[in-house]
Amino acid sequence: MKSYRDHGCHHRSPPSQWQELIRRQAGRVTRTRQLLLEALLRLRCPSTPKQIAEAVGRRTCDLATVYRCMTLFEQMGLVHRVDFGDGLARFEIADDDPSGHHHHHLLCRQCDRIVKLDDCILGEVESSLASHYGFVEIQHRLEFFGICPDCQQARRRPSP
Amino acid sequence: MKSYRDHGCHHRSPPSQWQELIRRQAGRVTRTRQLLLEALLRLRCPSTPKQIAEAVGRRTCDLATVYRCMTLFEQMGLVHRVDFGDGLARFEIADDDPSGHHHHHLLCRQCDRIVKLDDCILGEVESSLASHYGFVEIQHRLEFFGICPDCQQARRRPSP
DNA sequence: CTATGTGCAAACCGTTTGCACACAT
DNA sequence: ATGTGTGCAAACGGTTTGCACATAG
Repeated sequence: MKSYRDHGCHHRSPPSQWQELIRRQAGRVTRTRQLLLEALLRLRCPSTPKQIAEAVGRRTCDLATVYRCMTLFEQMGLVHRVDFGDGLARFEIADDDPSGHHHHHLLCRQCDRIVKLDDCILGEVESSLASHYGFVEIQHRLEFFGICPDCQQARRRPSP
Repeated sequence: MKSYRDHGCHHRSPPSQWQELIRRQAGRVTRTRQLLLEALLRLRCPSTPKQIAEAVGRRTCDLATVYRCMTLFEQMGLVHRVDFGDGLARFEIADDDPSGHHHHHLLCRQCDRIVKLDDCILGEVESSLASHYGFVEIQHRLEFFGICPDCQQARRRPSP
Protein backbone atom coordinates (compact mmCIF):
# COMPACT_ATOMS: atom_id res chain seq x y z
CA MET A 1 0.00 0.00 0.00
CA LYS A 2 1.23 3.41 -0.90
CA SER A 3 1.57 5.99 1.82
CA TYR A 4 -0.44 9.18 1.49
CA ARG A 5 2.86 10.97 2.01
CA ASP A 6 3.70 10.78 -1.66
CA HIS A 7 0.61 12.87 -2.31
CA GLY A 8 -0.67 10.04 -4.44
CA CYS A 9 0.63 11.85 -7.47
CA HIS A 10 2.60 9.63 -9.78
CA HIS A 11 5.45 10.82 -11.87
CA ARG A 12 4.18 11.63 -15.30
CA SER A 13 6.33 11.72 -18.38
CA PRO A 14 5.90 14.84 -20.47
CA PRO A 15 3.20 14.54 -23.12
CA SER A 16 5.02 13.41 -26.21
CA GLN A 17 5.54 15.88 -28.99
CA TRP A 18 3.61 18.68 -27.32
CA GLN A 19 5.63 21.19 -29.26
CA GLU A 20 4.35 19.65 -32.46
CA LEU A 21 0.84 19.62 -30.97
CA ILE A 22 0.97 23.30 -30.14
CA ARG A 23 2.41 24.18 -33.49
CA ARG A 24 -0.33 22.35 -35.31
CA GLN A 25 -3.34 23.02 -33.11
CA ALA A 26 -2.79 26.22 -31.32
CA GLY A 27 -0.10 28.48 -32.63
CA ARG A 28 3.42 29.24 -31.49
CA VAL A 29 5.81 27.35 -29.26
CA THR A 30 6.79 30.02 -26.79
CA ARG A 31 9.38 30.08 -24.04
CA THR A 32 6.57 30.94 -21.60
CA ARG A 33 4.48 27.98 -22.70
CA GLN A 34 7.43 25.67 -22.30
CA LEU A 35 8.08 27.00 -18.81
CA LEU A 36 4.42 26.59 -17.89
CA LEU A 37 4.29 22.98 -19.06
CA GLU A 38 7.51 22.22 -17.21
CA ALA A 39 6.06 23.81 -14.09
CA LEU A 40 2.95 21.66 -14.39
CA LEU A 41 5.07 18.55 -14.77
CA ARG A 42 7.08 19.52 -11.70
CA LEU A 43 3.98 20.29 -9.64
CA ARG A 44 2.26 17.05 -10.66
CA CYS A 45 -0.82 17.75 -8.49
CA PRO A 46 -3.76 20.00 -9.37
CA SER A 47 -2.42 23.52 -8.79
CA THR A 48 -3.86 27.02 -8.74
CA PRO A 49 -2.83 29.64 -11.30
CA LYS A 50 -0.91 31.43 -8.57
CA GLN A 51 1.00 28.28 -7.64
CA ILE A 52 1.72 27.60 -11.28
CA ALA A 53 2.99 31.13 -11.86
CA GLU A 54 5.29 30.87 -8.86
CA ALA A 55 6.51 27.45 -9.97
CA VAL A 56 7.65 28.95 -13.24
CA GLY A 57 10.56 30.45 -11.32
CA ARG A 58 12.44 33.73 -11.12
CA ARG A 59 11.04 36.00 -13.76
CA THR A 60 7.60 34.66 -12.71
CA CYS A 61 4.87 34.49 -15.30
CA ASP A 62 1.88 36.85 -15.39
CA LEU A 63 -1.40 35.45 -14.07
CA ALA A 64 -3.31 36.50 -17.16
CA THR A 65 -0.88 34.47 -19.24
CA VAL A 66 -1.30 31.46 -16.97
CA TYR A 67 -5.06 31.57 -17.47
CA ARG A 68 -4.75 32.02 -21.21
CA CYS A 69 -2.28 29.17 -21.56
CA MET A 70 -4.22 26.83 -19.28
CA THR A 71 -7.32 27.42 -21.39
CA LEU A 72 -5.28 26.64 -24.47
CA PHE A 73 -3.70 23.51 -22.98
CA GLU A 74 -7.08 22.34 -21.77
CA GLN A 75 -8.52 22.59 -25.27
CA MET A 76 -5.55 20.63 -26.55
CA GLY A 77 -6.06 17.95 -23.90
CA LEU A 78 -2.63 18.56 -22.38
CA VAL A 79 -4.11 19.74 -19.11
CA HIS A 80 -7.19 18.99 -17.02
CA ARG A 81 -9.14 21.55 -15.08
CA VAL A 82 -10.01 20.33 -11.58
CA ASP A 83 -12.65 21.85 -9.34
CA PHE A 84 -12.39 21.42 -5.60
CA GLY A 85 -15.28 23.77 -4.96
CA ASP A 86 -13.24 26.34 -3.05
CA GLY A 87 -13.61 28.98 -5.72
CA LEU A 88 -10.12 28.46 -7.10
CA ALA A 89 -9.29 27.10 -10.53
CA ARG A 90 -6.82 24.23 -10.55
CA PHE A 91 -4.99 22.58 -13.37
CA GLU A 92 -3.02 19.37 -13.61
CA ILE A 93 -0.96 17.93 -16.40
CA ALA A 94 -2.82 15.18 -18.24
CA ASP A 95 -1.50 11.66 -18.18
CA ASP A 96 -0.05 10.31 -21.35
CA ASP A 97 -3.03 8.01 -21.21
CA PRO A 98 -4.82 8.75 -24.48
CA SER A 99 -8.31 9.34 -23.15
CA GLY A 100 -7.07 11.46 -20.27
CA HIS A 101 -7.75 8.81 -17.61
CA HIS A 102 -10.64 10.13 -15.59
CA HIS A 103 -9.89 10.10 -11.88
CA HIS A 104 -10.80 11.71 -8.59
CA HIS A 105 -8.93 13.14 -5.65
CA LEU A 106 -8.96 12.84 -1.91
CA LEU A 107 -8.22 16.12 -0.16
CA CYS A 108 -7.45 17.00 3.38
CA ARG A 109 -9.78 19.75 4.51
CA GLN A 110 -7.16 21.08 6.86
CA CYS A 111 -3.88 21.07 4.97
CA ASP A 112 -3.66 21.00 1.19
CA ARG A 113 -2.62 17.40 0.84
CA ILE A 114 -4.01 15.73 -2.25
CA VAL A 115 -4.28 12.02 -2.95
CA LYS A 116 -4.99 10.95 -6.47
CA LEU A 117 -7.41 8.03 -6.76
CA ASP A 118 -6.90 5.87 -9.78
CA ASP A 119 -10.11 3.93 -9.78
CA CYS A 120 -13.64 5.18 -9.49
CA ILE A 121 -15.74 2.79 -7.49
CA LEU A 122 -17.70 4.66 -4.84
CA GLY A 123 -20.05 2.28 -3.07
CA GLU A 124 -17.59 1.12 -0.46
CA VAL A 125 -15.18 3.89 -1.32
CA GLU A 126 -15.57 6.21 1.60
CA SER A 127 -15.05 3.63 4.29
CA SER A 128 -12.23 1.98 2.41
CA LEU A 129 -10.55 5.34 1.89
CA ALA A 130 -10.58 5.77 5.61
CA SER A 131 -8.76 2.49 6.19
CA HIS A 132 -6.41 2.79 3.24
CA TYR A 133 -5.20 6.33 3.73
CA GLY A 134 -5.98 6.95 7.35
CA PHE A 135 -8.23 9.89 6.55
CA VAL A 136 -11.31 10.48 8.70
CA GLU A 137 -14.54 12.48 8.34
CA ILE A 138 -14.58 11.76 4.65
CA GLN A 139 -17.19 13.44 2.50
CA HIS A 140 -17.60 13.74 -1.22
CA ARG A 141 -19.05 16.18 -3.67
CA LEU A 142 -20.77 14.82 -6.76
CA GLU A 143 -22.91 16.30 -9.49
CA PHE A 144 -23.98 15.01 -12.87
CA PHE A 145 -24.03 17.06 -16.05
CA GLY A 146 -25.66 16.22 -19.33
CA ILE A 147 -27.95 17.37 -22.07
CA CYS A 148 -31.66 17.06 -21.38
CA PRO A 149 -34.24 15.86 -23.93
CA ASP A 150 -35.52 19.34 -24.74
CA CYS A 151 -32.04 20.64 -25.49
CA GLN A 152 -31.24 17.59 -27.59
CA GLN A 153 -34.28 18.49 -29.65
CA ALA A 154 -33.39 22.17 -29.73
CA ARG A 155 -29.98 21.21 -31.06
CA ARG A 156 -31.55 19.46 -34.01
CA ARG A 157 -33.59 22.49 -35.07
CA PRO A 158 -31.12 25.27 -34.12
CA SER A 159 -33.24 28.44 -34.00
CA PRO A 160 -36.92 28.88 -32.95
CA MET B 1 -41.54 6.89 -13.80
CA LYS B 2 -41.50 10.56 -13.18
CA SER B 3 -40.87 12.91 -16.05
CA TYR B 4 -37.91 15.23 -15.78
CA ARG B 5 -40.35 18.04 -16.46
CA ASP B 6 -41.20 18.35 -12.79
CA HIS B 7 -37.52 19.26 -12.28
CA GLY B 8 -37.31 16.26 -10.00
CA CYS B 9 -37.89 18.55 -7.06
CA HIS B 10 -40.51 17.26 -4.70
CA HIS B 11 -42.80 19.47 -2.75
CA ARG B 12 -41.34 20.01 0.64
CA SER B 13 -43.32 21.01 3.64
CA PRO B 14 -41.84 23.93 5.55
CA PRO B 15 -39.44 22.89 8.27
CA SER B 16 -41.57 22.65 11.36
CA GLN B 17 -41.28 25.33 13.99
CA TRP B 18 -38.52 27.17 12.24
CA GLN B 19 -39.52 30.35 14.00
CA GLU B 20 -38.88 28.63 17.28
CA LEU B 21 -35.60 27.30 15.91
CA ILE B 22 -34.42 30.74 14.90
CA ARG B 23 -35.48 32.24 18.16
CA ARG B 24 -33.57 29.65 20.12
CA GLN B 25 -30.50 29.12 17.97
CA ALA B 26 -29.88 32.21 16.01
CA GLY B 27 -31.61 35.35 17.11
CA ARG B 28 -34.65 37.21 15.89
CA VAL B 29 -37.58 36.18 13.73
CA THR B 30 -37.52 38.85 11.07
CA ARG B 31 -39.91 39.65 8.25
CA THR B 32 -36.97 39.36 5.85
CA ARG B 33 -36.03 35.92 7.15
CA GLN B 34 -39.60 34.74 6.79
CA LEU B 35 -39.73 36.02 3.22
CA LEU B 36 -36.43 34.33 2.42
CA LEU B 37 -37.57 30.97 3.77
CA GLU B 38 -40.84 31.25 1.88
CA ALA B 39 -38.91 32.07 -1.29
CA LEU B 40 -36.73 29.00 -0.79
CA LEU B 41 -39.81 26.84 -0.32
CA ARG B 42 -41.32 28.27 -3.47
CA LEU B 43 -38.14 27.81 -5.50
CA ARG B 44 -37.65 24.23 -4.26
CA CYS B 45 -34.52 23.72 -6.40
CA PRO B 46 -30.99 24.88 -5.58
CA SER B 47 -31.00 28.61 -6.34
CA THR B 48 -28.44 31.38 -6.53
CA PRO B 49 -28.53 34.33 -4.14
CA LYS B 50 -29.69 36.54 -6.99
CA GLN B 51 -32.56 34.18 -7.83
CA ILE B 52 -33.49 34.00 -4.18
CA ALA B 53 -33.47 37.77 -3.79
CA GLU B 54 -35.70 38.15 -6.84
CA ALA B 55 -38.03 35.43 -5.60
CA VAL B 56 -38.60 37.41 -2.42
CA GLY B 57 -40.80 39.72 -4.48
CA ARG B 58 -41.41 43.43 -4.88
CA ARG B 59 -39.32 45.23 -2.33
CA THR B 60 -36.56 42.72 -3.22
CA CYS B 61 -34.09 41.77 -0.56
CA ASP B 62 -30.48 42.95 -0.53
CA LEU B 63 -27.88 40.43 -1.70
CA ALA B 64 -25.75 40.96 1.38
CA THR B 65 -28.72 39.98 3.49
CA VAL B 66 -29.36 36.89 1.39
CA TYR B 67 -25.80 35.73 1.99
CA ARG B 68 -25.98 36.47 5.68
CA CYS B 69 -29.28 34.66 6.11
CA MET B 70 -28.23 31.66 4.00
CA THR B 71 -25.14 31.28 6.16
CA LEU B 72 -27.35 31.44 9.21
CA PHE B 73 -29.90 28.95 7.85
CA GLU B 74 -27.12 26.63 6.79
CA GLN B 75 -25.70 26.58 10.29
CA MET B 76 -29.18 25.82 11.60
CA GLY B 77 -29.59 22.97 9.12
CA LEU B 78 -32.60 24.64 7.47
CA VAL B 79 -30.78 25.05 4.18
CA HIS B 80 -28.13 23.18 2.21
CA ARG B 81 -25.42 24.79 0.16
CA VAL B 82 -25.02 23.17 -3.23
CA ASP B 83 -22.00 23.56 -5.49
CA PHE B 84 -22.38 23.02 -9.22
CA GLY B 85 -18.85 24.20 -9.89
CA ASP B 86 -19.85 27.21 -11.97
CA GLY B 87 -18.61 29.69 -9.41
CA LEU B 88 -22.07 30.49 -8.09
CA ALA B 89 -23.33 29.71 -4.62
CA ARG B 90 -26.63 27.86 -4.53
CA PHE B 91 -28.96 27.10 -1.66
CA GLU B 92 -31.90 24.77 -1.32
CA ILE B 93 -34.34 24.28 1.49
CA ALA B 94 -33.54 21.18 3.53
CA ASP B 95 -36.00 18.32 3.62
CA ASP B 96 -37.81 17.74 6.85
CA ASP B 97 -35.80 14.56 6.88
CA PRO B 98 -33.88 14.77 10.15
CA SER B 99 -30.38 14.08 8.86
CA GLY B 100 -30.80 16.32 5.84
CA HIS B 101 -31.08 13.49 3.31
CA HIS B 102 -27.91 13.59 1.30
CA HIS B 103 -28.61 13.64 -2.44
CA HIS B 104 -27.18 14.65 -5.79
CA HIS B 105 -28.47 16.48 -8.84
CA LEU B 106 -28.55 15.95 -12.54
CA LEU B 107 -28.13 19.17 -14.49
CA CYS B 108 -28.57 20.02 -18.09
CA ARG B 109 -25.44 21.74 -19.37
CA GLN B 110 -27.47 23.74 -21.82
CA CYS B 111 -30.55 24.99 -19.97
CA ASP B 112 -30.74 25.20 -16.18
CA ARG B 113 -32.96 22.20 -15.65
CA ILE B 114 -32.22 20.36 -12.42
CA VAL B 115 -33.24 16.83 -11.53
CA LYS B 116 -32.91 15.79 -7.96
CA LEU B 117 -31.64 12.24 -7.47
CA ASP B 118 -32.85 10.56 -4.35
CA ASP B 119 -30.48 7.65 -4.17
CA CYS B 120 -26.75 7.61 -4.47
CA ILE B 121 -25.55 4.52 -6.28
CA LEU B 122 -23.08 5.43 -9.00
CA GLY B 123 -21.67 2.29 -10.58
CA GLU B 124 -24.39 1.88 -13.15
CA VAL B 125 -25.68 5.37 -12.50
CA GLU B 126 -24.59 7.23 -15.57
CA SER B 127 -26.00 4.82 -18.11
CA SER B 128 -29.20 4.35 -16.16
CA LEU B 129 -29.61 8.12 -15.88
CA ALA B 130 -29.46 8.27 -19.63
CA SER B 131 -32.29 5.80 -20.05
CA HIS B 132 -34.39 7.05 -17.12
CA TYR B 133 -34.29 10.77 -17.84
CA GLY B 134 -33.38 10.86 -21.50
CA PHE B 135 -30.25 12.90 -20.82
CA VAL B 136 -27.19 12.27 -22.95
CA GLU B 137 -23.49 13.09 -22.66
CA ILE B 138 -23.67 12.60 -18.95
CA GLN B 139 -20.65 13.43 -16.86
CA HIS B 140 -20.11 13.78 -13.16
CA ARG B 141 -17.90 15.73 -10.84
CA LEU B 142 -16.71 14.07 -7.68
CA GLU B 143 -14.17 14.90 -5.01
CA PHE B 144 -13.55 13.53 -1.55
CA PHE B 145 -12.77 15.62 1.51
CA GLY B 146 -11.47 14.46 4.82
CA ILE B 147 -8.89 14.96 7.52
CA CYS B 148 -5.50 13.36 6.88
CA PRO B 149 -3.46 11.51 9.54
CA ASP B 150 -1.06 14.41 10.15
CA CYS B 151 -3.89 16.83 10.78
CA GLN B 152 -5.63 14.37 13.04
CA GLN B 153 -2.46 14.33 15.09
CA ALA B 154 -2.05 18.10 14.91
CA ARG B 155 -5.56 18.43 16.29
CA ARG B 156 -4.64 16.43 19.37
CA ARG B 157 -1.66 18.67 20.23
CA PRO B 158 -3.05 22.06 19.10
CA SER B 159 0.02 24.33 18.78
CA PRO B 160 3.63 23.48 17.74
C1' DC C 1 8.18 41.52 -41.62
C1' DT C 2 3.78 40.12 -39.78
C1' DA C 3 0.85 38.09 -36.74
C1' DT C 4 0.53 35.86 -32.42
C1' DG C 5 1.76 35.98 -27.39
C1' DT C 6 2.80 38.49 -23.16
C1' DG C 7 2.82 41.93 -19.38
C1' DC C 8 0.49 45.47 -17.31
C1' DA C 9 -3.48 47.65 -15.67
C1' DA C 10 -8.17 48.11 -15.60
C1' DA C 11 -12.56 45.91 -15.76
C1' DC C 12 -15.64 42.32 -14.06
C1' DC C 13 -18.44 39.60 -11.04
C1' DG C 14 -19.73 37.16 -7.10
C1' DT C 15 -19.09 37.56 -2.28
C1' DT C 16 -17.89 39.90 2.16
C1' DT C 17 -17.54 43.71 5.30
C1' DG C 18 -18.27 48.40 7.72
C1' DC C 19 -21.40 51.45 9.13
C1' DA C 20 -25.59 54.00 10.14
C1' DC C 21 -30.40 53.36 10.46
C1' DA C 22 -34.55 50.10 11.26
C1' DC C 23 -36.80 46.96 13.92
C1' DA C 24 -37.78 42.73 17.05
C1' DT C 25 -37.83 41.74 21.70
C1' DA D 1 -34.76 50.82 25.55
C1' DT D 2 -31.35 47.78 23.77
C1' DG D 3 -29.02 45.20 20.80
C1' DT D 4 -29.67 42.46 16.59
C1' DG D 5 -30.72 42.75 11.49
C1' DT D 6 -30.82 45.23 7.16
C1' DG D 7 -29.64 48.24 3.22
C1' DC D 8 -26.20 50.63 1.07
C1' DA D 9 -21.75 51.23 -0.61
C1' DA D 10 -17.15 50.10 -0.54
C1' DA D 11 -13.75 46.47 -0.26
C1' DC D 12 -12.06 42.07 -1.70
C1' DG D 13 -10.19 38.16 -4.49
C1' DG D 14 -10.07 35.46 -8.41
C1' DT D 15 -10.65 35.76 -13.32
C1' DT D 16 -11.03 38.20 -17.83
C1' DT D 17 -10.11 41.75 -21.15
C1' DG D 18 -7.87 45.80 -23.81
C1' DC D 19 -3.94 47.54 -25.42
C1' DA D 20 0.88 48.42 -26.50
C1' DC D 21 5.18 46.09 -26.75
C1' DA D 22 7.84 41.62 -27.46
C1' DT D 23 8.80 37.70 -30.03
C1' DA D 24 8.21 33.28 -32.97
C1' DG D 25 7.72 32.04 -37.59
